[in-house]
Amino acid sequence: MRQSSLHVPVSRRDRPAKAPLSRAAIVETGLDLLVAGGLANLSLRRIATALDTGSASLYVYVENLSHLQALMLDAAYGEIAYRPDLPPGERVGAALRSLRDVLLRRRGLAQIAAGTMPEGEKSLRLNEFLLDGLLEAGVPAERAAWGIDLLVLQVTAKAAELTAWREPGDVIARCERAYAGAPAETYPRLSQLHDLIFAGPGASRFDWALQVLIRGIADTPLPSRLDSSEHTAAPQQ
Amino acid sequence: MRQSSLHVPVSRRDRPAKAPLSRAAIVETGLDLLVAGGLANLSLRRIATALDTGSASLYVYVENLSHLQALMLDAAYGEIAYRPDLPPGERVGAALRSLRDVLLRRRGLAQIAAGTMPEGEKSLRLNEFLLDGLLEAGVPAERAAWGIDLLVLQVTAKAAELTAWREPGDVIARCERAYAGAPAETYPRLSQLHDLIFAGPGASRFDWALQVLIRGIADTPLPSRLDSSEHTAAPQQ
DNA sequence: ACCTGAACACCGTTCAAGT
DNA sequence: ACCTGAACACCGTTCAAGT
Repeated sequence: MRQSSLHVPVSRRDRPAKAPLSRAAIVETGLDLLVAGGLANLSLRRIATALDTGSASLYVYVENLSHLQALMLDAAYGEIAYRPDLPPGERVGAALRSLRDVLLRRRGLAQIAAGTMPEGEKSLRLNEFLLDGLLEAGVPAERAAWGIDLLVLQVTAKAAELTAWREPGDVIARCERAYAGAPAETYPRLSQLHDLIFAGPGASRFDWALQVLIRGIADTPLPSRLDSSEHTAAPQQ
Repeated sequence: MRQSSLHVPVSRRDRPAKAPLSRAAIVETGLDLLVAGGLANLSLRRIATALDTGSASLYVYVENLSHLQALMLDAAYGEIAYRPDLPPGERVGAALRSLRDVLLRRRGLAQIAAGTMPEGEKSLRLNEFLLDGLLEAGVPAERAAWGIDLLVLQVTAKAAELTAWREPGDVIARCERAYAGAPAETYPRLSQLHDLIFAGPGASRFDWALQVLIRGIADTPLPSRLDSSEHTAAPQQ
């Protein structure tokens, strides 16, 4: 460890004092690992390596891996674009398309979203915006209140499905072949409608799904006990 | 290893020749581990231990863990109860409720379903039945063809959400508190409708969600290029 | 208070070697 | 063809020890 007289000093300027650890730095590094290699690339050890420390050090800022994932998710939710300038009828769809884009921007984020409780305030913000949009568009309050859950769930699940199927290369093609190969005697409907089932670009299917949900939410009364009732909370399950 | 003269022989009858390994035995053991401890309890090494062998031996019958999970899912799909005796309008809902029950029967199965391509024939069976039910109920063919995807996705996602939130004890309560504590100035709609958002037992919310989707599917026309068009497949995305 | 190295108890997967 | 043990390259998490 003694410094030899031949030692050429190397400035530490280009890699100066390590950036101090922080929750924000950990979250951001986690998100970077996600875009680099998806959920399989995300681990506390890799984050620690990227931050030039050991994994044990992270536990000062983060309770555990799943807590970190919740923080990462909330950070990503902050990127959702809200368009209150749009007419009420379009606000909901626009916000949900933005949510989808955010979830697809980093591979694996949608899978995290599918299994993680939306704890953070960014999730409150999204739900507030959706609820307001539905109400402004004339959807009865109790249907809007139950409906936002369906909307977020559908978008999250669709995004998760897309990322899961994207990985192994030709899974979608394999699925389509499975449907194409379904014998017409056993699966008459599937073979009859095969072209229809797989028709259309993903974007228009997504938009159609949103329309289906919004229209269904607007038109479907709650079970009689709850519909148009006073604000007395019904018994929880 | 020499047998001492005092050795009392122990019959091998009660643990006779190991049951021969087989794909079915592996799948079943995997499902058992799921009910015992959820997804966290499922590993190739544990399955191997339960079958009295080493994890390497499983690779004769199964490509890898995710392939095994797909097989487990398909086996579970086999437990879905179909009621073709019901009137067409009720068949779809009944099958989807049964799907939910199957996914909730083993903890973690819904999470597998949320991330796994439905490859097996049992999934074809489900889709065939749903498609037929919608058509018999008078839903236009192209809407039914796109709609079954939404229905299965919603049920799967809801089941996955339920199992994910069930684990850590009081996550749901924590979420409800987060919503209850949302300041009325920032989140006027959420505070205003708080009671409504959390009202009602899970079962009636699930049924309502199905009604929303089915009604929306029946009433929402596809983008004009595809609706009521000939069976020419549109360009894939 | 924050960071570190080393350890603990796990993973999926591969591979040479046995039968 | 099927099974095995051992190894490889990883995990999350804990903990005593350092500063």
